[in-house]
Amino acid sequence: MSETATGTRALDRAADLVATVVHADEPMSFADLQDASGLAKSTTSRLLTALERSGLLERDPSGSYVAGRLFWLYAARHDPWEELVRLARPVMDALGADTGETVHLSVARGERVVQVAQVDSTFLLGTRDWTDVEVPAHCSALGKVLLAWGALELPEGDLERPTPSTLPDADAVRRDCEQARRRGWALTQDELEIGLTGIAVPVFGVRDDVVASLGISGPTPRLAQRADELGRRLLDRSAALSSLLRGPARPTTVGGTARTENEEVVA
Amino acid sequence: MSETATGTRALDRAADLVATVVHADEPMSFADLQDASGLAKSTTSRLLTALERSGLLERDPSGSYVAGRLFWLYAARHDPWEELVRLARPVMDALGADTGETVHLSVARGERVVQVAQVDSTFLLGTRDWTDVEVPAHCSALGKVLLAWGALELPEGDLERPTPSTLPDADAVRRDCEQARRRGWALTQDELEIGLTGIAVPVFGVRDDVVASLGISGPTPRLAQRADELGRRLLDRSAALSSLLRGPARPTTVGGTARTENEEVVA
DNA sequence: AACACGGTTCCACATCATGGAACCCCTGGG
DNA sequence: CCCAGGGGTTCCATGATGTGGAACCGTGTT
Repeated sequence: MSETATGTRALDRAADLVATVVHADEPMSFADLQDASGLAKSTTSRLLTALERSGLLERDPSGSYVAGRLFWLYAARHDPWEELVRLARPVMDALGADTGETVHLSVARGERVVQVAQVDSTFLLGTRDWTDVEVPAHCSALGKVLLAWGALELPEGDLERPTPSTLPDADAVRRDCEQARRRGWALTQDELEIGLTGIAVPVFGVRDDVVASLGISGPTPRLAQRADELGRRLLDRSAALSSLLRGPARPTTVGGTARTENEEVVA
Repeated sequence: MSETATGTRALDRAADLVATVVHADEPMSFADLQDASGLAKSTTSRLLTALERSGLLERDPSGSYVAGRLFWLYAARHDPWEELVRLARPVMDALGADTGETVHLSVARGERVVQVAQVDSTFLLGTRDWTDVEVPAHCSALGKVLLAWGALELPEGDLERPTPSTLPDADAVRRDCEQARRRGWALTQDELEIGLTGIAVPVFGVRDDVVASLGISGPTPRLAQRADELGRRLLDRSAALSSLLRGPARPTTVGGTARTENEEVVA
């Protein structure tokens, strides 16, 4: 915290208050803010009133502080997916650096799974840009995650089978999803394209719903052996993003180490 | 601007900078901000650096300032429609006060038109709460606006006809929409329910697309006579909301008085 | 009535923000 | 190559401005 900052104490403190409120994403009382920031009562009061005046904060009917008009305005003008991508960028970059493989982020838009961001492989042989390429959900790890966590429904009728390894029918897909849920990550090996392996994990939103899936893909020889390690690494990274999106520490419902931290993702 | 504010000059100025950037919704250069705010170069620099550090602002690759992490985070967590409602509230309240009639705001969600906010009539006889009531688009003024401005497609097949006054077929609806576009507002008289009249206008978003329709409804005897006056009043109010959403003054493409103002809607 | 709670106002003090000028870095032009 | 200029940061003396303790206010509680 003791950065070499000078000549901006009031502003820094005020910005801290705003950040606290926005991160929490739930009404914060005067007292909450006061001791979250450790400021004197009078100072807190002065700053908060100024922030309210300027539209950065706002008081709800009960008198607690929430994000103000400026935030509404910004949010009303911008697609949440677009913003998700911006937030995910650091995480994806980190994964790219970690693994060297191509990193994907996709969401369910209606019935379809669409890629919304990608970080390219550093290897010569790697998955090429497939943003906006339509791929059946049950053939890609990204899609399986969305299926497994209920962000997407399996379509009626027969499933497309791009390769012999593609899961043959709805039941097989359901079992595979089952396993993915237990394990925390989904896998596709040669199921979309021979030699292509993908691993993906869910990204959770505000109400513990799955808003996106985050994954990597590359040549089977490079990924298949260490699928387990890569899966765990993805889980770690996506947890950071999820907890950022979810806001104030909520106990994780999944049976496991209930995490409580809520650190800033960006370095 | 000369409110009785004390002990918060730095903060006020900084908040002004943020507000400028957010309102503009396009990258603002240092120089832009400097003379938009009339601050000394050094002061501007200090404030901007502090704002950047705190995540309220951010520099794009070209060095211009845009809304920062905190805004992304907020936007990623919140539905733009929810925020639209918050922004529209003052406008709707004003319309309620103006006319005394029930005021509606609706958007196209997929194929359907859904009410997202309502201000109730002050009269005893008025439209009741119909938030979440499904109504065919071609029977309500709100729906017609969405059809007319292309936010919604007419469904295939025969149209429902709740009353004898309901427009009989797709062609009639198209002609009616045509007229609505010319006039700027849409009208339904007894077409959804005998004795019920509605008037609605479009709300434009960032890229001149229609994001919602804003309208009023009430008993035909009270509204039918002064439809024209009410239509114009709606247009006025919705223009304020649209220009807020659209951001920096864009010349209106519609042949008419090109408006340039971009005032705050809220009183 | 007394008290605790949540918040605002007051005020003397000195810390912190201020803005002019100097400075730095890059780019383009002569 | 050097100079001019735009864009931005750093320095620093100055005093305006933000600070926090204490007093105050309003409201609900015992």
